[in-house]
Amino acid sequence: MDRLDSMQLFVRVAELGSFAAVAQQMHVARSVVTRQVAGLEAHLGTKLLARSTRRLSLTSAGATYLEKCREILSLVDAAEGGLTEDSQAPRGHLRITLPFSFGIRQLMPMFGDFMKANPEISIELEFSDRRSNLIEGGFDLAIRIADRLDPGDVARKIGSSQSVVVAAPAYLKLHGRPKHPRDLIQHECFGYLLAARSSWSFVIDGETQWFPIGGKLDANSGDALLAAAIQGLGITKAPTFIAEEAVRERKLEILLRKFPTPELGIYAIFPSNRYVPHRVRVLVEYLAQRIGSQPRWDAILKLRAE
Amino acid sequence: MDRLDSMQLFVRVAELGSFAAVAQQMHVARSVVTRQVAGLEAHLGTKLLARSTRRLSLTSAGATYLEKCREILSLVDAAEGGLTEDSQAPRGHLRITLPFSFGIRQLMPMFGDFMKANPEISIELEFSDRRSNLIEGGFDLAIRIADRLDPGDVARKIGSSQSVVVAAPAYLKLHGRPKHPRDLIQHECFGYLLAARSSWSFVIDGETQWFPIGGKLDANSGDALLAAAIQGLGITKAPTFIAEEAVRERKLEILLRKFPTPELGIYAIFPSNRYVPHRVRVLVEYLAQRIGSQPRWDAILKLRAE
DNA sequence: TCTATTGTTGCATATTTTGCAATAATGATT
DNA sequence: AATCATTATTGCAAAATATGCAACAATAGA
Repeated sequence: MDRLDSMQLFVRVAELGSFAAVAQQMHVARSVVTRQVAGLEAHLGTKLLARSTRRLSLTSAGATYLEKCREILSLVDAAEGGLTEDSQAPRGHLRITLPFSFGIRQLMPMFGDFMKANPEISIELEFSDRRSNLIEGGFDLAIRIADRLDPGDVARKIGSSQSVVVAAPAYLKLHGRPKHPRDLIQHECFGYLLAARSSWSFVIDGETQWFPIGGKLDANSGDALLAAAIQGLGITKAPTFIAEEAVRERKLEILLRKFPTPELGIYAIFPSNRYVPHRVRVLVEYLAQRIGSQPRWDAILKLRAE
Repeated sequence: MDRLDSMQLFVRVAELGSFAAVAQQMHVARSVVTRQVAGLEAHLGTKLLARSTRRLSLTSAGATYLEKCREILSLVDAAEGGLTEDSQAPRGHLRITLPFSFGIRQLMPMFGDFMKANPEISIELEFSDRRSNLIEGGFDLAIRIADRLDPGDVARKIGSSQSVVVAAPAYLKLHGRPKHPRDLIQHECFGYLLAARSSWSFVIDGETQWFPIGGKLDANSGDALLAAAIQGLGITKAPTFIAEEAVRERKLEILLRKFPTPELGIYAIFPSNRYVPHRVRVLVEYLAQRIGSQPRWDAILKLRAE
């Protein structure tokens, strides 16, 4: 029994409060978790977890030990990372959570190139537009798009994106073209479920102002809304990294060009409770450099309307 | 591969500068040490030890890692000990170095009883009258007899012993009985090789004074000298725990009763570089209690000469 | 040059670990 | 109250891993 692995499992079990969840997260059989923890307990001669089939709770010994384990594991992480610090080729496994649209459209090619350049790296991607808890989820890294950071997050900004209000030419021909954000209430606008969905924000005179919108379609996928807009169903406000392709292909037109929207930040977020391994930092630096300070997707703002 | 075990082996290899020595000390095959360290190196992606078949030296990464390993291992020790701290039955392995005479005559029965009372304890004894380095030797504990502590030793006094000057009645009949330490120069006295061997110390008026001795037999075993004294070959100065039995059986007589000798301390010495496990502390307390403040062996000082 | 010892490797054998399936226990739901 | 779904645990066979031994190559000392 590898005591360090056992400790790792024990810590996760304590954090998630479930053997099964840990087993799933770590890609091992439930029995492994059971036996690893049992092995630890046998080794220590103490019960660590009081388990009733449905709920777990820490023994007092378990609570003490949990803290020590955390300390030890982070020390081990630091020790192992500290060596290969620079110059060494990054290696190991990366478990990343990231948003669907940005992840699939923009990040995937970067991951592909990164993996080609670093054959000793393996990557596990969990796409999700929810802000999953990094620690509970056992992730090494999260990529998030947001207009501001959650307080307490340990993050590195790796890029940004503007947003654009877009609609298909067919829609515009039928319903006219809004000239000012306050016109949006008269239009068929799509709300993004994970944000405020009944109004859109614009920056006017340096201040963020919210304007109510009209519309009957909400969804929790920017891609879906974009598809609807392309079909001519209405207007959507999308980050440039989503709208980019459709705008270039003239399937969508950018509206309200004179009213910029708040910039979205693209962040790499680290779990706050442990040492950031070398491989994580290397990947994040790579992404930041690939995205650059003037992201490709924002270039569509400069396209001349025909 | 258990990383903690590997780290332990690596640390020992670095300390002893030899794979073979570690293998012997830890009771495993040389190949195990090789592969464990190699495994660590593979895991880290760095060479830790530069090995030329005859001499080892740490890589710079190795040196860094060594320190971290020490820290981690002592933390693990502390974590594992800290739980079962009190009330729990001690368990695990004890590697002890101890002197021949005292160890065999006095300590063995105590160890026996201790093991009977603590069936989860296993003990490995390395008898030696040399002051072996606790850390290099990989011992959990050393028992030492000395009139004073080496500076820097982390020790607990677990008892004491007086010394007595003794000779067989046959010898005394032949050569007479010394009345004062200064008479010893005229007698056949045995020198203990591991101490100052040409003079003996006595406490007179509260001060330690040294008196030269005559004699032609030196040895590095108090038992051997005692045997020689019993044969009537001469006079020896022995700790009471060695002379006890022979004196009780009237095979030897105590001389110079009015001239006490410096008290010998019996010490338990701990390796200074790591946490003292529970089992070690329990054993030491047990020994201290068994020996007591008025050790049995010193009782022979009160026997009336016939 | 020879020798003794060291660290490494191939190989057959033990040992351990793993996942799957079955079991028993328990909280939630109907 | 009874059923249900899910949980942690265990038996078992297969897979993976570690072990010791012996042979080997390298090296410092005689």
